[in-house]
Amino acid sequence: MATIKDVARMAGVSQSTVSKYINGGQVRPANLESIRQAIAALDYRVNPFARSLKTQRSHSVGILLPTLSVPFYSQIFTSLDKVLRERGYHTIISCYSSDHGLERDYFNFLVSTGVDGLIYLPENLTADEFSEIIANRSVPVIQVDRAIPGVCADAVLTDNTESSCQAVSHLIRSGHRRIAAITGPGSIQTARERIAGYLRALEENGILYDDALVLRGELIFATGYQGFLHMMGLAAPPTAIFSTNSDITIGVITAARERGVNIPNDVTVFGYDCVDVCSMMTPPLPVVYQPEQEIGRTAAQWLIRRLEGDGDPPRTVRLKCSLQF
Amino acid sequence: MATIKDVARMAGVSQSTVSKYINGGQVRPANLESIRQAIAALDYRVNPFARSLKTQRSHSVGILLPTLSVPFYSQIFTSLDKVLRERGYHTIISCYSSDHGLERDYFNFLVSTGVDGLIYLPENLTADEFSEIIANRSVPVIQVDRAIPGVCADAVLTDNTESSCQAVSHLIRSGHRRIAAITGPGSIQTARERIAGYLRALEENGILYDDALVLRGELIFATGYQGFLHMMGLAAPPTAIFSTNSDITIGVITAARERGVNIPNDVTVFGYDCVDVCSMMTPPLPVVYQPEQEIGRTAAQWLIRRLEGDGDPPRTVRLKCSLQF
DNA sequence: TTGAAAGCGATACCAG
DNA sequence: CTGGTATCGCTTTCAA
Repeated sequence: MATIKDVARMAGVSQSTVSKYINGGQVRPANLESIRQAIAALDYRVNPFARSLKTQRSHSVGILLPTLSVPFYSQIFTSLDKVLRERGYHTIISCYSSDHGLERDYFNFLVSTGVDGLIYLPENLTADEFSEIIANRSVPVIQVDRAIPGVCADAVLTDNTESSCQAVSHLIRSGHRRIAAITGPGSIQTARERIAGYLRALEENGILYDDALVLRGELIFATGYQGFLHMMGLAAPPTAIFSTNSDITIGVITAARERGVNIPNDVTVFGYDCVDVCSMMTPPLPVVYQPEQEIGRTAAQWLIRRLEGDGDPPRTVRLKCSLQF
Repeated sequence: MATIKDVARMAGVSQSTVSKYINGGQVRPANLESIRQAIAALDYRVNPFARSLKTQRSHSVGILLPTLSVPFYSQIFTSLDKVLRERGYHTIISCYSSDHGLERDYFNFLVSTGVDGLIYLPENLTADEFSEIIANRSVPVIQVDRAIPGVCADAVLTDNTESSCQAVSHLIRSGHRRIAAITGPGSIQTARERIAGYLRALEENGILYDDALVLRGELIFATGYQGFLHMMGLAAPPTAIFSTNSDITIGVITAARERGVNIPNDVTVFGYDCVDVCSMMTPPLPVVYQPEQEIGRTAAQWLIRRLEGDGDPPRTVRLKCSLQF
């Protein structure tokens, strides 16, 4: 592999001049031409490690998220990546599989891998763990979808409470009074907020809260599957289910199909996120749609601003979701 | 940020000793302890750029694929990533959005980013472009799902022809004689092979090939959607459709639903890949299932072997798909 | 504009 | 087992 030194020698100029050429500085036309030729002849390419060692920038950003197998996340990634790439950054992904240990390790890992910044979809990390890893390092972090309480960093979130309230209100307007909710653990912010929206809708409509109708499990298929069976086995089963996550929703649908329970005739389901699957059903399942494109784009833009030196205090935005029928 | 020099000074040993400690060499217990303390006290972390500059290894591998929004790809990625990570590699993803220009650029980019190796799901790159980018560089590449004709590199593929033949044969055994196929462009290897399988099934069963029943479009929703409408508008419409890609299949299903055409009563559809969506339908849509886990795992293992210096001639494997009902 | 030279922070050789 | 030192390839003063 040719180095800048080889190019300089062949072009008959100094390394400095070649470097300036590469980085878009002013170079005398004659030199410019000979350097260009030398680079072509030697098939020279900048050594990224040497450059980063010197500049302390890698032009890479880390993306830390639970998984890419969930369309909601992969859509966010896709949109993130597009914006970042256009600005000359490439992305290093880590998926922590909803494992607290991995989440911490990969966070640590990404930071020590030399990324310039981080886009982070948190789940179980604590503020203390966060600070310890970030300590002393000037790595801007944008939190996405969820924010760790007590952490001082930008956050791009959605209006979970509001849109959940709307979804449940919609069910109520359709005549439902016994509405179940299947959601994730209370440790997850989005799960808490969505349940808060559910509760608010009940309250605003004068419906008494029934503890038996709220199930907190994990954000996975099995929770939806078993949750559905559980709910339908109740003495007084719900007539509608608010399913607050795509995997849960798929679990619910699957259980219903296996038991011969017709959606929406026998029980109505209102889902979250899984637009592709849900819109494919007959009739389409109503869902809360989160604007993945906008989430990704916003997060990327915010990070870029930080990387360009913006030192303003951390901000949080709540992007609006919409109901899709 | 503390450097190895700071650690050495504080621990009262030389840089070399610290380096050896970091990299798991033999160090006298007393030194070992003082180095450990110094590292902790200074919150020292290896500078990855300096290390890579010296060692010429980044412990990163590039993943180049069309998109992560298609579950088939994101599943492969997930499984790849798991294996690579366990072996100490992290992954740098690039999605080229099925754009030939981007495909070349990102390939180039990934190589010049200093990855140790590459896992590549090719689409339109030519063997010449491939060689030019790889020229002189010793970056092992594992091709996945498709292989560029004339390129000398490992390839982890699936048995497209065989499984397509099985799928179509299944339709024939179910009594269908007019079976349409909607597929991708002839420039894409998997599309060619799947059509080859389709043709073989017809031939083996003595069914005359009807040119009007094969549609070559792009591997996208619109092709399936319009393809379906086109097929059903024929004077003699097919009674079954072999849809050779997940996005196409979703397009087909959507079009059918909008037109009130019942699947499978009015027309039978045999899909490819989109197991999650298809198994959610009532009744589940039969599909050819490609073993994403195995594909990803195999590719990762092959790459690791290359990175460890295996210099055997390139190999190709065809993993078996299965029919899912 | 150009070039000489000083690092950036690690690794690895080789002598002790 | 330890330490001095050259080196990886590039960027960046600072003079000229």
